[in-house]
Amino acid sequence: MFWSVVVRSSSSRRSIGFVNQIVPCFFGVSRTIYSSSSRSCLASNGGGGGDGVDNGFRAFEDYLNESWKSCNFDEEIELKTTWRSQNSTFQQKQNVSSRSSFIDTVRNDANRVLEILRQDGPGFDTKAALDDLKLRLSGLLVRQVLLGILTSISFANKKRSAKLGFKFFVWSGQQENYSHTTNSYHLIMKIFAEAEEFKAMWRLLDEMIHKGYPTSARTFNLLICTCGEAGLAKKVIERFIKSKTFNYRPFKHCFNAILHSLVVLHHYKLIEWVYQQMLVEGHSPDILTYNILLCSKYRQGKLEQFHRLLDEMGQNGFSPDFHTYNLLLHVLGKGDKPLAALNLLNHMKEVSCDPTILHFTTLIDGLSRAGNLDACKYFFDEMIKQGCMPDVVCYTVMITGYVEAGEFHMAQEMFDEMISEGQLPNVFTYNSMIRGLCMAGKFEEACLMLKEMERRGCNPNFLVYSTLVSYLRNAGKLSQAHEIIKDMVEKGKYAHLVSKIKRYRRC
DNA sequence: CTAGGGTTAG
Repeated sequence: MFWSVVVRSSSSRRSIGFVNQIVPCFFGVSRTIYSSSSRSCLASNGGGGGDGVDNGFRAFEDYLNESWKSCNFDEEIELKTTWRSQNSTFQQKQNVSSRSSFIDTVRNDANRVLEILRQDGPGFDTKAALDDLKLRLSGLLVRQVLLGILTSISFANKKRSAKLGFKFFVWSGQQENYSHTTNSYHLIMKIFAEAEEFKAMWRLLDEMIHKGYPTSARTFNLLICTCGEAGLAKKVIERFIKSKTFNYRPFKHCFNAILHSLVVLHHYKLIEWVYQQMLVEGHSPDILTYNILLCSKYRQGKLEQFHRLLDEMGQNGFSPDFHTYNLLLHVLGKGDKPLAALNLLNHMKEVSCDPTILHFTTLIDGLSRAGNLDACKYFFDEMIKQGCMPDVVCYTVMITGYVEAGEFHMAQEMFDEMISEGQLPNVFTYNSMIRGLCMAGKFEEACLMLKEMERRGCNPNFLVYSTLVSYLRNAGKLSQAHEIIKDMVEKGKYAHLVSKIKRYRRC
């Protein structure tokens, strides 16, 4: 048994008991464990890491706001491939500049379409106007238009946005030389989701299935997010389980795909139900199923069940893998069990599953949440000794840990070190540093850091502004807070969210 | 390449 080594015990029974000791400490952590159930499901579709995007693409996407990017990774990938295939036909003789000219054309066309859609209303023939544009429709153009609508959607204009989006969707679908892709459907469904036009989404799903479009995990996510009540969610799930066109790659079967989506969306209740359905239909769990279930138990803080499941997994002949170890490190980190973690890391090496930067980051993050900064520093150094070089995420985790612990000078040291090591700070890093500066009462420097990040091409997101403004307000620096808001709104960003900036209350 | 590491939300 793998954990017997972990805890230096000869019997797996006893060692599980040992691991179970984690439970009482686990709840004593200083930061909230997980309170994600209330998070807007529309804004949390996994995805997130948008750093690996090439420059041409990034330039094209610059104006998209952060929140959209973070919920839409598969469409980004789609865009890149679309772009490549469209470019490849004339790529041979043209250099990089053709890239930007193609992108410029699409962007320009999209703006013309949006301009026409804006004029939609009585006495204006939108369809005729669109026809008059004589556009060369492409998947990219359709995407660009729908994205344009999606990013400008607000509470006040959502119904109209949905109407216009759908008008364009129908119109473009009728044009020759172009047909919709699964992703165009996803975009219009996303617009309907934002507009809370859930019935329309269901009709689109019917249409997709009717026309034989493959549905994917993204389709599933879009729909499951619209289900307020569990009953409706179960219907969606049943529908996807039965569907013949459900493309559940890269998973081996649809149950794993669904379970994975649910864990990403924090629908934990349904996870149990789907797992039962899966067993009823005669599928046995594989290592992925177990890892998803473990993740769900861990995120719900159900450590008792977590360990039972781990035990069952072992009994069914599954050895923990890369992901399982990562989950165990989550548990050990947050439970402030550095010694057990050290044993686990050694065990991983013994079974030639060498810990990676991911594992160390997980552990360090957990330990920092438990307030054990010494252990964080220990594993950070240990990691480097083992030849794992810290990256942005890892540095950011360390910085955040020090900031939360009120040791700003240590955070600053880490920040300087990461820059000298050539690691580029990102929004997460700057947000932590700005929070740290505010906590240390260095408001001038905090405001300077906002300017600094912009200068270095790192776009502040709403949370960065929110952090800074809240601290300034709380410190009674109202005029400076107002300056930041003005700055934010002048850049045309997040104006509709101004009222959402949190007011920090002392307690 | 992976399913896999990081912001505050009440």
